[in-house]
Amino acid sequence: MSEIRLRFAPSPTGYLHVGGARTALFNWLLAKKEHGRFILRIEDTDVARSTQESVDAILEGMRWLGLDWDEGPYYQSERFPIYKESVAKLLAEGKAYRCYCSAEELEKKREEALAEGRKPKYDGTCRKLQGELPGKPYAVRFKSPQEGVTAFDDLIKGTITFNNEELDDLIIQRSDGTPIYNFVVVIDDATMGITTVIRGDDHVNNTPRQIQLYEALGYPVPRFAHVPMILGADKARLSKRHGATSVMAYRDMGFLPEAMVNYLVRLGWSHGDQEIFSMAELVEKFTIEAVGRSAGVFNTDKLLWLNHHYIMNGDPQRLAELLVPFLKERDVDPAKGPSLPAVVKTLQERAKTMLELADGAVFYYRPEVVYDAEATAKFFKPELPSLYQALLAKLEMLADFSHQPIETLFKEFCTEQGIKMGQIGPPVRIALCGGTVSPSIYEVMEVLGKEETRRRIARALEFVKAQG
RNA sequence: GGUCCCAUCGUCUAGCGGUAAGGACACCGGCCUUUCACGUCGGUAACAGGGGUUCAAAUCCCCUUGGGAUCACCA
Repeated sequence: MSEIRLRFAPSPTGYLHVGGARTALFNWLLAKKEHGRFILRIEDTDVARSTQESVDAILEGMRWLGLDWDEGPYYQSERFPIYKESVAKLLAEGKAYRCYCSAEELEKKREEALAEGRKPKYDGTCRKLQGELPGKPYAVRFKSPQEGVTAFDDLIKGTITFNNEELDDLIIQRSDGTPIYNFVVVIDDATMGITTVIRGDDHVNNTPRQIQLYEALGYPVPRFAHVPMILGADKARLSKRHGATSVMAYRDMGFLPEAMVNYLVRLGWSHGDQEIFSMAELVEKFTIEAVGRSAGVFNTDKLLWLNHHYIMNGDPQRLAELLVPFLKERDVDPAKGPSLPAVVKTLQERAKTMLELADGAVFYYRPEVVYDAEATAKFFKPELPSLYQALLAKLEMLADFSHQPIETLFKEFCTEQGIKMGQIGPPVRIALCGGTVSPSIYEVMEVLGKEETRRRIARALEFVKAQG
């Protein structure tokens, strides 16, 4: 068996959406697993709708997910001469013909057919035409075999059979001389040596026509694997109204690429009961046969859970780096204040997204803590100043200002004062963070350092006093 | 409408003739606990319906129903 060659072939008419990303991922994984090649091809034959911004957005999405390609990106718009040649060949061999029907009359016929409940199939007006009509614009149609069946063994869905009479003579070249998708995709996949085509199952109905083209052109037919669609919560095809569909939008919402990859791969593929997969594990365990046949609903809750998992178990140094842009958006300069990786460590297990991580980190870098009104109303009691004062004095004497010693100090403090942790913990938390929700105060104090910790408590002390 | 595809908890799924139908997310309780989380223990919850085949069917076949895709000089 020779080298397996796969490809991802998006059309640059928008960003990389989650469905496309999953298709790309499956291709990439199979290429890695089988030690084959993964090729990226930009399908921009529709020059009017294709944009460079879209190309850039798609490449950015691929890179973010870690899906690197071995060849390309190839651009179909740069391959027009190749397509022209194949059209000429088909024409010369009588496997295609010139069609002089105008788009308007075709449209009219289609509407009539639909109105009468018939299949809107090309009627073959120009199929029998002899010779050419000089000077008249024409499109080129493929002379589709009308007898027998066209079938293929889909790697995911099994054998799929079509009656050839269902397939009409499709246009392969527009009257302006540009080629049509179903034609170029065959030529490209064939000339690029693609052995396995993994794509969305919205292409199932295109496959028999493409197989006919492979055969007419004398190319070997590749294997096909059609992956099911991704649906929204209402089981309709995933769209913007269900929330974000752009992969990069998920990055901006604070998702990690490994969470996205893990989520996408498990949507429609499984390996026993396993939920968490590293890229390396996926490369080892992925098989196209284990991809499910039915469409799946995109579930943000599960993505969130995975993201939380990867944040919780992630390397603090790396997370700190990824966090910087999110902090900048909050006007926080992580260079001025405690070590960001240390801050991240205290927040990891309670942040589901990088956004939450950033929100949680802000108070470390804002010396002028803003006290939550509800919190102060509940915990800033008259006896608090003396407790704060005593604590300040005790903290002053602590030599090793780290988690364990601080915790021990608080236990002693409670005993000495004859109070419960609940009487001193919350007020200290408010003094340090401003509110009633934060990481463990011992950790916070360690990260803040003795000086800043005492400064914040002293500040809160003044606040309570002033409050009367 | 024609053609094609699909069908296990709310969701993602395991299952590939013999299971008390398993796991995960979400949800609901208990425990842990200075908060929020984490962790942990437990709970609710599914084979779309009907016919076959078989000693035996979630698993195989057929029909129905329900979803989806596609029928362009878009990709």
